[in-house]
Amino acid sequence: MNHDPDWALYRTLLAVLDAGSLSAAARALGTTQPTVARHVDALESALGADLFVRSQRGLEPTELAVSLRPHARTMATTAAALLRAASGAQGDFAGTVRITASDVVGVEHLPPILTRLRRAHPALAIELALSDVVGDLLAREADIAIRMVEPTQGALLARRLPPVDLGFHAHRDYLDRAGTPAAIGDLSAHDVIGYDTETPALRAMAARLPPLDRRTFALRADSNLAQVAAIRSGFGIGICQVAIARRDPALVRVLPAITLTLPLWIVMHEDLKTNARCRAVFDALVEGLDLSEAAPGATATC
Amino acid sequence: MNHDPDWALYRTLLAVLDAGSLSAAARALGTTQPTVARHVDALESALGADLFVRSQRGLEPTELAVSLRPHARTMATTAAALLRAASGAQGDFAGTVRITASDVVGVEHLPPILTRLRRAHPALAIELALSDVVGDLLAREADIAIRMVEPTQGALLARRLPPVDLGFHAHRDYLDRAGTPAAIGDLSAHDVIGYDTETPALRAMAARLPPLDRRTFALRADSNLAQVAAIRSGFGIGICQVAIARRDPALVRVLPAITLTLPLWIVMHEDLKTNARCRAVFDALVEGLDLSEAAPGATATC
DNA sequence: GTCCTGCTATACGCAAACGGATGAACCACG
DNA sequence: CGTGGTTCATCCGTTTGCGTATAGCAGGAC
Repeated sequence: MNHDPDWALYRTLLAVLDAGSLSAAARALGTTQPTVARHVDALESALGADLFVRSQRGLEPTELAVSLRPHARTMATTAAALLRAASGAQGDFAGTVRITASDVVGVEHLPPILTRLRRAHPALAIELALSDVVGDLLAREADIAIRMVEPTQGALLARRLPPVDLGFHAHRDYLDRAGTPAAIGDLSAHDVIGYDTETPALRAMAARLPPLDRRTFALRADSNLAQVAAIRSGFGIGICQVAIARRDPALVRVLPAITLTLPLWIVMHEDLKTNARCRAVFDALVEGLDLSEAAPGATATC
Repeated sequence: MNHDPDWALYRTLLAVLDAGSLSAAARALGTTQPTVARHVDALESALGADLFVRSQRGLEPTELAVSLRPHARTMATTAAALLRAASGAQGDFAGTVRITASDVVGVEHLPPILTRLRRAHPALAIELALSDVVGDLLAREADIAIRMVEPTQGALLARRLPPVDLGFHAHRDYLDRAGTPAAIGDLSAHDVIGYDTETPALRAMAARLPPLDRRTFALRADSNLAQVAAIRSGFGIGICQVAIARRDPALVRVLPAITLTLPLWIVMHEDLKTNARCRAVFDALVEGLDLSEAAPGATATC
C-alpha cells in the first residue's frame, strides 16, 4: 500500500551528513555503526541511487545526498518542535519555547523580559536563536519570531508593535573630540559606523539617506551589536536604536531630526495558538517590547 | 545519548489522526492494526501523556494529539518533498514538481505553459495545488509557488514578473442590456460581481475604490474563477485580469481608466536551486507568465 | 430479538533488525 | 617504519518488533 521509506532512515541520513562518518553518526544517534550502515543501505536501495561514496576514513556524500539534506533538516527541526509542543502537560507552563530574534533585540531587550517570564513560570525554559537572517522559514525553526519586516505568509499569528526608532548616536567623548555635525552633509567629515553587506532593510534605509554610502564608512560591520559596541566605545557616529542609546547617559543623539523607523512584529505559528506556554511567551513579548522613541525605557529597568 | 522517539511513530500518529481508527490507519500505512497500536502506545509512553481515548468504534484524539497534528503533517509534507527531490536521477528531468498557485492562474494561464514543458521533458510530472490561501508556508508544501504578494521570508529564491493588471469587464450581452457605465459612480446602478470574504489584497483594492462595498455586490463569490465565469456568462460587471478577458472577444472592458495592479512573484525554496527539474519549471514559468496589460496574450496561443 | 460489521485488545510464532565482536584498510605520529 | 587510532565491512547470537489469529465489545440492519 505504502512503500515510502521509513522516516527513521531520513533521520539517520541527516545524522550521517552532519557527523561525516557512520561511526560518528552512530554515536550521535545513540546506536551502533552497523545499524547506521544498514539504514543508509536501505535508503539507497529505496531511492535507487547512491548517497555516499564509501572510503575508509569517512564517506563522501553524493550530490543527491547534499540536495536531500535541507529536507531532512526540516524534518529534524519539525520533530524537535513537535517534542517541544508535547513536553510538559498541556495547559501547563513546563517545557521549552524557542525564540528567534535579531542579535540586538536578543541582547539588549529580551533579557529583562525573559527574566520576568521565568520568575512567573519557574518551569518554563527558553531557547534563544539570535540571527540577522530573517528567521529563514518559520517552518518550526522557532516557535516565536521577532521581526523587523511585515510577515506575509499565511498561517501565522502576527502582532504589530510600536515601530522601532533608529537615530544617529555617538559617545560624548567622540563629540568632544571631533565636534557635533549640524546637518547630514557634515557626516562626510566624521567617522561613520555602518553596515558591511547590504540587506533589503538597509537598502531601503540608504535610499532615504543619500550621502551615506558604503564606501564612506570608517567602520563596516554586519553585526548590529558590533556597531552599537563601536558607538559606545567612542569610535564614531553610527545608527542605533533610540531606546538603547537612551539608557546610556554617555551616548548623545546627533542629527535628532533624522529618525528611521522599522516595523516591529512578533510572529507565531498559528498552530501554537492553543499552546499555553507559547501563548504566555508571546503575550509577554507583546507586552514587554516597546522600542519606539516614546518608550519610557521600561525594558531597561529590572 | 539520544532518546527521542523514532520518527516512524510520528508518521503513525498522523495516520491515526487522519484515519480516525487504528485499523484504518493500518490500512493506509500498509501495515497491521497491532503494529499501529504498538506505535501509539510507544509514543504515548515516550511523551508521558495520553494521545487517544480508546473506544470500540475508533479512538478520540486528545487535545495533545490534536496540537501535535500540524507538526506531524509538516513532517509528512517534508518527507514527500524529499522523495520528490530524490526521485529520478540527479540532473535528469524525470520526477515530479509540485506547484501552488491561485485558481485563476492555474486554470487560465498555466495549462499552455505546462503543456510546452511536458513536451520538452516527457519524463517530467507536475502536481498542481490550486488555492487562494497564500500557499500556507512554503515549508515544502510545494516546490514552486506563484504569488500575488511580495515574499519576505529569507531562504527563498524569488523572481519578480511584470505585474498583473486587473480591470472591470462585462459580457457584450450584458452591456447591450444594461448599458455601459461611464464613471465608477455609475456602478451602483449595475450588477456588480465581487468577493465574499475579504483578503488583505482585496482590502487594499477596496481602499482605492470607495464606492465598491461588499454589500452592494449583486453576486459575491470568493472564488475568482467563479467571478470570471459569472462575467463570461453575462451576469454583470466584475473585475478580472485584463490578459484573460482579452482572449474572449465577447468580453468588453468597462471603465478602462481604472486599472488595478497586483505584483506577481515566482518563488522557490533556495534549496531546490540545484535541482535540475525544479529549475527548469521555474525558468519556464518565469518565461511564460506575463499577465500585464501589455502582454500580447502569448499565453493564450497554443 | 438476532446477525453482521466494524472496532480494539491480547496471545503467540517468526523474521527482521539490532548490538557486539572481529578483521582489513587507511592516516597521523613518533 | 612500526604503532595507535580511525574508519568501514562482515559475521553471529539475541532480541525487538512484526504479522497472523482470536477474543470481546459496540452499534446498525432486519
